[in-house]
Amino acid sequence: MAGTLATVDRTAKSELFDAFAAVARALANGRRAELVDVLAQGERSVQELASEIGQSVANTSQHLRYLDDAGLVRRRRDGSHVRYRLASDEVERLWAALRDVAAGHVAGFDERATAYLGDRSDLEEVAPDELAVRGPTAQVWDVRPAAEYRAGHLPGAMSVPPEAVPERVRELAPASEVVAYCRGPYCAFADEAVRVLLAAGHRAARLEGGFPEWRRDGRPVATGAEDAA
Amino acid sequence: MAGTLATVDRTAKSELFDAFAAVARALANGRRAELVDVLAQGERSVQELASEIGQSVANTSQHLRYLDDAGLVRRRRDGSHVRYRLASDEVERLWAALRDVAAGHVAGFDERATAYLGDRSDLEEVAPDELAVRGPTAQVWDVRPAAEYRAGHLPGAMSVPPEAVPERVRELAPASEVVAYCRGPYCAFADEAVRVLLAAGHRAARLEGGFPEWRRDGRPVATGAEDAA
DNA sequence: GGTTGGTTCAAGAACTCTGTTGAATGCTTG
DNA sequence: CAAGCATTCAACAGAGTTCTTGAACCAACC
Repeated sequence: MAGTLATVDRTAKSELFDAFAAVARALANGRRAELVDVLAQGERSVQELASEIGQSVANTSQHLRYLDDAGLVRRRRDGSHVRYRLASDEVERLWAALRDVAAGHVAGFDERATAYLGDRSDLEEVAPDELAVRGPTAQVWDVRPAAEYRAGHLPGAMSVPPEAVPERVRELAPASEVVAYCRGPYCAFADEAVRVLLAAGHRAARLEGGFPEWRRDGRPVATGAEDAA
Repeated sequence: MAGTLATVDRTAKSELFDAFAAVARALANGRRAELVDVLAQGERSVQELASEIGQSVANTSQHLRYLDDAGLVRRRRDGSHVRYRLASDEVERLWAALRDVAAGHVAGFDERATAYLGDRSDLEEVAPDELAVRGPTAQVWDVRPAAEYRAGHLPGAMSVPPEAVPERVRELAPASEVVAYCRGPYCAFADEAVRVLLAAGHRAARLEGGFPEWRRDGRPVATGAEDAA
């Protein structure tokens, strides 16, 4: 029960707000933030996640446990692997809200973003709604690891994992047109692909946002292996 | 610049995601979460905030500095006081997203909410859109400290600070109808007021959400002292 | 049933966070 | 310009976090 109106029940209030803080604490580590960013693409095993965030498997497992304790992820046994995924769309929305605040308010954020992503001012961006217009002429490249493509991708997009980009660019007909996307607004894969494409004389742009944003906005999604040739 | 596609620039990526984590860390403490909840109502001085969260002024000042460093609040000198406010609406949205995730995913959350707020299943809730329908017959009570009412309230609402509730209930005509609201979904003031009103034989309900949610949805807002008699 | 490989646990060192206390700072007002 | 008051700073003890290392667990497969 609540206390009287004037003298609020401090202990109960503290415990309730500690519960809010527990969720924030789960995201209060850069490596765990990276994990959430990857898991927003779909389910992954501990090993894959460890290599994504550049940490040992033991440490990654520990971080995943932390996320699990806070309720942000779910685990599932799959053969000899354990696969983790985000607990819900709400977690994805929280992650997006967190990025927005960081981008708007953290001192030195833009410098750090540029240090990682390079200067984006010279890269063209395509809004999701414009994509239909470009559809007839442009190819759509999903520049994420193949596992993430299989877990879900834009209908008609072809899987071009980061390491395959140079080769695929070489195979391209001269003066082709490509729209590339990857994990989200702070993912470097699509940027790099666009730069390589431009350098090779093609027309290339980056999709605004990434796959999770596309899906969150209720747009169509395909799953499984390659669906375009 | 980003590294090559296959070997991502670990350091730059770490630093970028550490920036996201820095925002989460600012909210990763129950007392700071309480501060954000109060500041979502409007500007407050350090002293007021200290008494709201039941902490010493020195400790509160330290927490506010932490929030300021992360860019979540802004400070302003006002006479001999320093007043803090949230840095932007984005911070409010982040706070809302955090509450949603906690409510959906933190183990034991419902128990903690009930421990603080009491059992809500017997309390009637009024959606913002329904309020217009009740308008003609029901009074609307703003059950927050007077300072928060002055900083912004529902047009036509009267200020009934928590400590004034028993007295105001006594003054009420028999079988009156009241809709009460306060800071948000996890604020106890309106619940308590509704319980006191019901016990006194009146008809009473709680507004869904609180003042920040009302304003966030673009509904009309009034400021300053009492505007209804 | 033993082996393999993926995952988790345990312990520890370095570091960070939290609340306390008391002093220092700095604005305002007479 | 001195007094008064609101706020911040500094230092500290206790607690929590992070990454490492090596061992333990445990499902799956021969």
